[in-house]
Amino acid sequence: MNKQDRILDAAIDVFVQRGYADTRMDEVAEKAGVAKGTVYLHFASKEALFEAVIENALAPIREALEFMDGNAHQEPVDAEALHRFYRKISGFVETGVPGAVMRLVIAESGRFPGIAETYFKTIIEPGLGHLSGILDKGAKEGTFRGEMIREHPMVLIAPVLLAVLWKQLFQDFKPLDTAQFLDTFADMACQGLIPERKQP
Amino acid sequence: MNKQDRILDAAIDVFVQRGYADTRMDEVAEKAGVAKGTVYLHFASKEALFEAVIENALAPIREALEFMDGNAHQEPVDAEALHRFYRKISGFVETGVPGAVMRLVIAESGRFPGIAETYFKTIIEPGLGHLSGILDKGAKEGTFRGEMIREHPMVLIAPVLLAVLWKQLFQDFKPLDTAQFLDTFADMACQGLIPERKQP
Amino acid sequence: MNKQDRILDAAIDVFVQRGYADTRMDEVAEKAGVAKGTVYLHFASKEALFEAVIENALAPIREALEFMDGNAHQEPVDAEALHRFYRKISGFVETGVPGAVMRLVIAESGRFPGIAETYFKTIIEPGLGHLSGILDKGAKEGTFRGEMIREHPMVLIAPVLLAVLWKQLFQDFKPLDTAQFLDTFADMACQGLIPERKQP
Amino acid sequence: MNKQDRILDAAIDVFVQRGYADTRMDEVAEKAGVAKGTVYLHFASKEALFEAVIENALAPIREALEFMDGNAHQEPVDAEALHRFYRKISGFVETGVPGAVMRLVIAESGRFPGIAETYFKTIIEPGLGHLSGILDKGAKEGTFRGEMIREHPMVLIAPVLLAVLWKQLFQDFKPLDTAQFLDTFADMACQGLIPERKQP
DNA sequence: TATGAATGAGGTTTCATTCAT
DNA sequence: CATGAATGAAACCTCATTCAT
Repeated sequence: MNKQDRILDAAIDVFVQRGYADTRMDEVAEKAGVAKGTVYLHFASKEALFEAVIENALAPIREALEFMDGNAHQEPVDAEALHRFYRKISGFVETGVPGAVMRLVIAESGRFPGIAETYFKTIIEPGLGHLSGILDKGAKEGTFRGEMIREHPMVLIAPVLLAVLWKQLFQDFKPLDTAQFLDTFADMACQGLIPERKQP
Repeated sequence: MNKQDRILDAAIDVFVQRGYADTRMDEVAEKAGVAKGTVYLHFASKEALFEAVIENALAPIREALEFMDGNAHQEPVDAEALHRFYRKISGFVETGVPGAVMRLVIAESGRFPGIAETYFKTIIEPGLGHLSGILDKGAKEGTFRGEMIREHPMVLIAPVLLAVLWKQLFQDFKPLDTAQFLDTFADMACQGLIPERKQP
Repeated sequence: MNKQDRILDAAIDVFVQRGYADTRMDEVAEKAGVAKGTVYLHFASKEALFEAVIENALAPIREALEFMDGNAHQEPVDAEALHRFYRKISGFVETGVPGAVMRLVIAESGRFPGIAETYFKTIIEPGLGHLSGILDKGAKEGTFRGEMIREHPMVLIAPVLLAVLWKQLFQDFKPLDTAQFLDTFADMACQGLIPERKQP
Repeated sequence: MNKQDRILDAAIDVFVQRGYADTRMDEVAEKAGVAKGTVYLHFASKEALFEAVIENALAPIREALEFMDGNAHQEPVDAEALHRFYRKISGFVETGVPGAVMRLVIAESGRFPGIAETYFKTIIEPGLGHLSGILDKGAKEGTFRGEMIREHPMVLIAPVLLAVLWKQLFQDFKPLDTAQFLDTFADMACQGLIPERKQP
């Protein structure tokens, strides 16, 4: 593994653990096994390192997204598909990877407006596109009332966001089982909470 | 307005804008219109000031919650009630108050584990209790399939969380109309996304 | 007791305990039972207060000296008189009063050259005069070889100084019984350490 | 000379001149010819620097002691030996080195109880041991009534202490010739102040 | 390229002193 | 006279960044 990547890997750990301001370049260097000055041979400043770290940390999330996107069109859109969608996400959420990055993005977006934009362009926008595609497909096939939320596809992301942040903040006070939680959401989203539905 | 409150008001602004580490006590003092040393007459340290600020900032949210709790039992639980619930929240979210505080809590919970707990105990736990009460009432009256999400009442908070954070992070890239978004969520939650539902 | 004296009494305690630099005017005021501003009605500054405190603290030592001086001429000068002299001093040393003041003078004489002078003029010079008188009297009466140390009367103060500082610094590591120690010194000074003495 | 020693040398000067509290790290750094931050590369804090300074300053005194200890057993114990003992000390006292350190120890022992202990263990205890050895040797050889002060060997240090502090505090008001003074003390100690001694 | 000792700007905190009440 | 809230200068210490080796 080259030195640049060793530094990036060390840096993401420290930034996630301490936040931007509390991260010392010394600690990054030590964790990467290089001297302090070496970091500056690869990254112009702490700020530049941070931005590179974020860019780098979004890669696995983007890849997970692309992978899901690739598989999307091969299956019908129905309740079962929605459940499968969340089940895949659940596994990824459990790794803790997206949560740590997301918290970092939320925390530092005030100081680095750029990273909110990067996150949006890299993760959110493609993710919404993916969801829109699914919703349209379901609507066309008549298996899914996708038009209902066509303008707000992010409603389907909301429970994921909650799960991710819950694990970061409240897991110690009231544990949340991500898989079960997302399954519940999928049930509710598919069937609705009102028992007697007016027939259209 | 007394000096302590002037300092708290100045501090919340600066903390929200810059985060804990980048907030300089000088700036808080200046914004509050007092000398640097005066802040220390009221708060023992930057850390103590921050904790007081969080405590103080949660008050209006807690009050909003309590207000909603008071009205809750007078009305039937049905689709209309759920929509009204989100409409009230929407107005509050639009003020930007809960979003700023939430971002601060998320950002600094790594450095101050206590504030995640405070937030949980002050806002989340009572909020969940409130929701559970509504779900049970609806279930008993037969107007609401509350048992479906009884174990995960936070599904109903998920869209609020998303709206709050969206405004903080992505509003500039893709604006979100909180009221419409929550309305859409309520529709979906009530009626479900699957057109043909098996009758119970 | 008037307020000025209450402040002086509080101040000597705090100065002795903490030293000049570590003494806070707040603590002096609180210990004196007055408000912080009140101290400044009586003493122009911390420095002025300190000088007044030293002046004030030397009074009892000076009085003890004067008392001894008054009694001095009524008795013959011999070994017994020397032992009585140290016995009186011993009692005073045991009170801890002169030790605390002396340590303060030694400690702060770098910052306040004036207090070394005050101490010299108030305590040392009169003390030496007292001793010189005794030595002369003994020499005249032939009961004391006072001329031997006539030029250096402070040799007789040396053991007192040692005892005083020992109690301040080393009492915890190796206790010193002031009375016995001074008695030993007096024996040595009177009889000498060399067994076979040439007869004069 | 390495940087650590340059800082120590600068620091002892400033600490001696100003005392602990009034010493500014900036001044130490400037005097050592390094930047402020550099001091902290070698000493963790002002307190740590001070302790190192004391430790360092005690070294020459301890060495002087050890040197005297080495020579002690080669010569008989008599009046001449005692005079020689004080003459050696006199030369050392005149350098001003032990006086400055001793004043610092006395001044700051309230704030740093540890340094009184260090001083005791490093200087006083070995010094007393040295003196006890001499006294015992003299007693065994019959040339010295060492048993008289066997329990209080520090009487022989008392005039040294006085000379050291006199130079620090009162030299300007009444100069003291250390060599003559100690010589006088030795005379008195050897021969005694009482002309007619009862024969044992 | 790599190192790590050195730098110095800048932040938190303390506390003597003032002054309106 | 008395108060004590307010002031702001000044001190310790950190850490991003540089540069001689």
